[in-house]
Amino acid sequence: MTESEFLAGYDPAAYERPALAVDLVLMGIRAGRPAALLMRRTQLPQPGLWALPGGFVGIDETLDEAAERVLRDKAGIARARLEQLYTFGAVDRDPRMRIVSVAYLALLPAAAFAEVLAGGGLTAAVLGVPWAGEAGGPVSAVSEDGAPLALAFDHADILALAVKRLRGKLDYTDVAFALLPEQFTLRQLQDVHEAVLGAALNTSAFRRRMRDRGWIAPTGAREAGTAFRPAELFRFDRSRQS
Amino acid sequence: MTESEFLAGYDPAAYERPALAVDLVLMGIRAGRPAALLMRRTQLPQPGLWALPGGFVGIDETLDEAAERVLRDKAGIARARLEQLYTFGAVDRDPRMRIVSVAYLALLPAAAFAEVLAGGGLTAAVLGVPWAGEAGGPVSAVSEDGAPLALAFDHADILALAVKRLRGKLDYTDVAFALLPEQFTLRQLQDVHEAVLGAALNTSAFRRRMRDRGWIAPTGAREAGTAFRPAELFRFDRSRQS
DNA sequence: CTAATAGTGTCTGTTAGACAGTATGGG
DNA sequence: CCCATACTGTCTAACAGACACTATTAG
Repeated sequence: MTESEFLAGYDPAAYERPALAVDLVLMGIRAGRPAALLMRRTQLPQPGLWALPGGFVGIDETLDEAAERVLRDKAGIARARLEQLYTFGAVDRDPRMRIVSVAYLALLPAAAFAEVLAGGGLTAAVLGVPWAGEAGGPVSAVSEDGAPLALAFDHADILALAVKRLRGKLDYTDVAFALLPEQFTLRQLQDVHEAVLGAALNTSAFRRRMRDRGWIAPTGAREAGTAFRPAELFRFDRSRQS
Repeated sequence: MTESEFLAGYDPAAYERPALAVDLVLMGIRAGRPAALLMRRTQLPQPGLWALPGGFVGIDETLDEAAERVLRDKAGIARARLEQLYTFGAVDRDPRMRIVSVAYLALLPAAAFAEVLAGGGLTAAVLGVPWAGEAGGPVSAVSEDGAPLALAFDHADILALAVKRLRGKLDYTDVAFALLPEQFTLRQLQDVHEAVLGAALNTSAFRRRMRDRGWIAPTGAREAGTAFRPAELFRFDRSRQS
């Protein structure tokens, strides 16, 4: 029996299979707090609740490709930093049928986040995450005008994990730079760190640490249009990162 | 249209679905190096190559339950520390059909690892992971008598990620204790850290750090049967961890 | 000049590495 | 007594927090 004969005789439909989907946490910083983009469900099940943009995984599509497709089709974004978060597989997480979902985290700079928001379709949810010792407790989602947003399915768990992962990776990976424009000031970088951590940082220690690490390079340019001393602009120097 | 009417009309077979499996990295420390338990494939495809124990996810089973079932049925272990690693979804990762696999990491103390090994069925693969700046490069699997083990499918990637994840979590979570017996000496704890990191650690700094952290409690007992000064035995104090 | 924020210098406390030195079991 | 390993004390370098200080822009 050759390998191709074996494959011809293999029955791929022998067992009932769970459906497989991806769900995306499109994350950015809004007004000093972490925020995610949600869709309001219009159809059953759970109409009126707020859900992460997602979609089923095609049979000829990798998981990463499915996530990129959702990013393109539901948010209109051509490219973003995408990272697999975790796979959620509770049996009753979706009342329609058994759906296992691979959650992805997408990080958007403020301008890209605002652009998606302006396109309609998606709504910004400001995420409240009690400190809870860096572990990140249950998440609360609130619209920008302060109204609480009730989350569909197990999407509150997914959002909580996204914030937790972001916090954990903030200090030893380049995630913060994915939330910033190409050029940024050290103050903006610190603001991103403070928003994600939900805590204030020591300015001089932060600056010292960031400069010593060697991940950022001065551009030589400075901020424009400030009413006070303009800050130096830096860019992320990918070549020197780990 | 009520929610139950909607569900009745939903067609769960509208699209072709990938199959969903779990694969387990059963990890322990053997002779000062990280090791995993592998099965030799006897059937097509890829007969003779070495694979992680795995199985398909049942339609009424969570991912964690599927992993526990594989642990029980293929390794004969009732319980172990199990943690989801990552989900692998390349389109051609298995030549039989499209299979997406959720990889799990199981941590076994030396005694449990040896017991599974004695039961036959599974073989120990000593993992060689070049340092590569903590990121963990490609992994090499070698049997305990030194013969290289060729890995099936994308299982080399899964093993590499397992070692990388273990390294990353070693210092700020309790993973090291899952690889040790109930009672252990500080030397044994340091040996586990050194095996996982593949690097020597400073003894006095290590002991100071472990004791200051407060995660371990002295049992009052000491090692027996040594030809020299017996070391103090500790246990992991879960109540004081984070 | 003032207001406001950018950015630096320096003191101090905490923690890690190095390494010599002491403690304690068996023989 | 010796050997081997467990364990401790202490010096030093690296680094983080605190905070006062200087720099630079607009008006």
